[in-house]
Amino acid sequence: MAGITKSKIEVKKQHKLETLYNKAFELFTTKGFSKTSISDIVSNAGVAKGTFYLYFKDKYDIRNKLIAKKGQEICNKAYEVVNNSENADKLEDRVIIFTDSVINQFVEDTLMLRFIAKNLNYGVIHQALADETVTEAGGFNIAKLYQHVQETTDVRFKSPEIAIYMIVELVSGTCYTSILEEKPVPIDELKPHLFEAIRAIMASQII
Amino acid sequence: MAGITKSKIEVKKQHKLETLYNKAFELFTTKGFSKTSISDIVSNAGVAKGTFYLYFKDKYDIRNKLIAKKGQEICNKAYEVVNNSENADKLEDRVIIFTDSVINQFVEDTLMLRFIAKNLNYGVIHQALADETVTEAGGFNIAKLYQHVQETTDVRFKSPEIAIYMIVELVSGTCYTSILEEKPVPIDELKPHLFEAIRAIMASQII
Amino acid sequence: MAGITKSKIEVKKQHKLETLYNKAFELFTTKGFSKTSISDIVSNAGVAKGTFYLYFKDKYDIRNKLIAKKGQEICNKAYEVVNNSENADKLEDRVIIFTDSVINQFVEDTLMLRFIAKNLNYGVIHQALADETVTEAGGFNIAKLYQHVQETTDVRFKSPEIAIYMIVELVSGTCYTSILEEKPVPIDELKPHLFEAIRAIMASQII
Amino acid sequence: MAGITKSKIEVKKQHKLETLYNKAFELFTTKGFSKTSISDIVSNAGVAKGTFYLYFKDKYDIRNKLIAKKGQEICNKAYEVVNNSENADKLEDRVIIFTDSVINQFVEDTLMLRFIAKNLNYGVIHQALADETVTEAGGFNIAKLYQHVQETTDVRFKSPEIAIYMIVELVSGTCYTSILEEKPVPIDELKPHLFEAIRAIMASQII
DNA sequence: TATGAATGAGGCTTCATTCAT
DNA sequence: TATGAATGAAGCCTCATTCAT
Repeated sequence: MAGITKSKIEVKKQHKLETLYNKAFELFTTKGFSKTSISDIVSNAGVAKGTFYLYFKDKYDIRNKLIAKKGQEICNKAYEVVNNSENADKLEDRVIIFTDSVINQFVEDTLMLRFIAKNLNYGVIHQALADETVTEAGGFNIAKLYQHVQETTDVRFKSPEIAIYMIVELVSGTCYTSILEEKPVPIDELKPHLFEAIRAIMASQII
Repeated sequence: MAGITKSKIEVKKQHKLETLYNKAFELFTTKGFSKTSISDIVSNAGVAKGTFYLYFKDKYDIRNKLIAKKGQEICNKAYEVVNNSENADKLEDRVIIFTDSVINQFVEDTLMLRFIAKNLNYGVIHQALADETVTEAGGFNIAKLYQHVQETTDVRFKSPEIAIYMIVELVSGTCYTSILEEKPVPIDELKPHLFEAIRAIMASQII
Repeated sequence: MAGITKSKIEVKKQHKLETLYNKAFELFTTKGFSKTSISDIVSNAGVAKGTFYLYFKDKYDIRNKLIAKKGQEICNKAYEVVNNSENADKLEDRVIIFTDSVINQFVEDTLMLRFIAKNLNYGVIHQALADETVTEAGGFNIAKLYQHVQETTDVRFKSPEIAIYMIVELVSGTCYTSILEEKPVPIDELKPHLFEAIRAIMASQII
Repeated sequence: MAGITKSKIEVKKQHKLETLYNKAFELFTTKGFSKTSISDIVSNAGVAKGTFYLYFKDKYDIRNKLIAKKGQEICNKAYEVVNNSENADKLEDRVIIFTDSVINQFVEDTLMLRFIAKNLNYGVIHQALADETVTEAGGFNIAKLYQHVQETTDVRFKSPEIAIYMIVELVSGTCYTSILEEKPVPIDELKPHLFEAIRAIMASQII
């Protein structure tokens, strides 16, 4: 029982940590990473400067952990949408639905898009989605994705990892400017082209 | 004749400017942008601090102008390669050859890749390729590209701008990690998949 | 008892603050405000640069607080002199005695005069004498002065505030050059004329 | 004849000088003295940096000369007003009229007031009104004033210089805040008190 | 654990002044 | 005379990090 009940101190610690995460995210997205100082974060979070260093190594540390957390949340939601979709039998459709959900989330929260995209690259994602201190048990992760792709379909890809990789980069690259600056076209106009391109890429990668 | 000969002072100015550009590029690519200070730049360039501010507004200014210059150089080279290719009649082939040349240049100069990619987005490119103070007359530019696409082929795209945009983002996004970290696969392994994907995207966008 | 004893750290802070005030005053009065840098102040005070910014917003901040502190000290002393005077029944006499004390203090400390006068104006005085972080409890302040004038005399002025204002400006304006440069006449020669003028002004303002 | 006709070059020089004066005054009054740089002045005046140093020793030099010029202009106007007044037989009346004119000019041009007052003191005035390079022949000057006071009136002052001095300081000190900040009262409300005070001072100084 | 005062290196920028042209 | 490119000292301020409490 003792193992389950959290001590008051433990709860307080958790709360401090959460507040630090939340305020840091708020500041990174509004002021930008390089213009946010640790002073800003702790004063907003209502803790002392030294306390920050009890939880994080430095500013880069909290940023990377935030990317992992937020990226995970987004993927979890998109994953759920896919699983709740009715007409999602074929793999292509599932990918499109997943992508669409991610895009929609970014459209709803452009600050998040700005934050994630500016700091995103394959390395960070992989590292993030593997970091067990920030990802939730049971949630989405890349290993599961690969496995799922293999299991749920008869189709065989030359290299599913490369296919996914190319799709991820295509989507993240094109959507950033389209959502934030409506260039070269607004996201709604881009979507059909993009989805067609995704289908084309997938088709080209089938054995 | 007098009109052609540059005054001694003009020559000196030009030389200072070039040195600043070169040293800044060197430092940005080796130390990274945010860790390079203006002090670093000027001490390397052998000029006084104040001199920097005669030529540039601040660090961001010289960075953006560098991106424009270097991006232009890369495109010019790739463009030349395309024009010198023999079996480059079809548009898809020309695009593939252009892309291949750009990738090869980045493979040769990963520092450049790191610098360009970290700072690249659609807005910066467009702005950069339009800035007449840094681009060379007669060189490659986006307007020419669109025109060329229209003129040299019977094929009609639904939206050539979107097609190009998607290809640029796909290529820049995937190649960055592939070249620098060989993930998810080394660039040579990625290339065939990538070129196939490009052909697929183009095909999907044909009317 | 515990409430009275200051913690070691609090004592240290107070000491640092005092040292900053003292050294800044020393430098402002000897080198002049605009020629005194924050570097000067902190190196004289023996603290780090950043420490200055823990206590003051900038150079103007410490100057204004110094004016308030020093002005307060001067007024407190003059006020005391008035209250200890025997033949000071009539308001005019009290004002003359007060003024005389202020002038004498400036004669004794011309650096102070130079500092105060250069930076003095009605707005700063009022603000300064209202700033509770620098004025001492129980000391002189303008509200008290007005009240005192009303209470202690049968004489009624058309507008006591304007009367006081005119006297303050007359005294501060004339004494500055007289004390520092003995122009148009030395202060001792000016005094009788000045006191007569003050009496005349007061008389002219009686209802 | 050659002595009278100004050469083209001479005219150009004069023009440059005037432009420098005008632009410096404009900047000093709008941006403030310490925030105006020589770069500002010359770029506004359309001359090269080096040219400034052909005419002035430094920023303080041009400031002092400007005070003299502008102060002179103000006094000349006020002097003219006095001489054109009909009911200005008595000395007190003449002084009041003169003062009133000066105040009115400042009310019309508060930038000028700010500039003059911030930089004014007895020393500067005397020096300025004595500097023949900036004051116009035939205009107002202090020597004339003293002489005038002696000649035009039967009244004898104990010390006319001290009387004038006190009046000048009283007026300049009180009007500054009154005009600019309407404190302690707006200038129109202050005026009657002030004029009464002036009359009182003058009366108190009569032998 | 938690605090927050203190540090001081280091960043950016301005500007009076000089001097070769 | 007139120019304006170049200088570099000097100013202000920020901030990650430490450590005594």
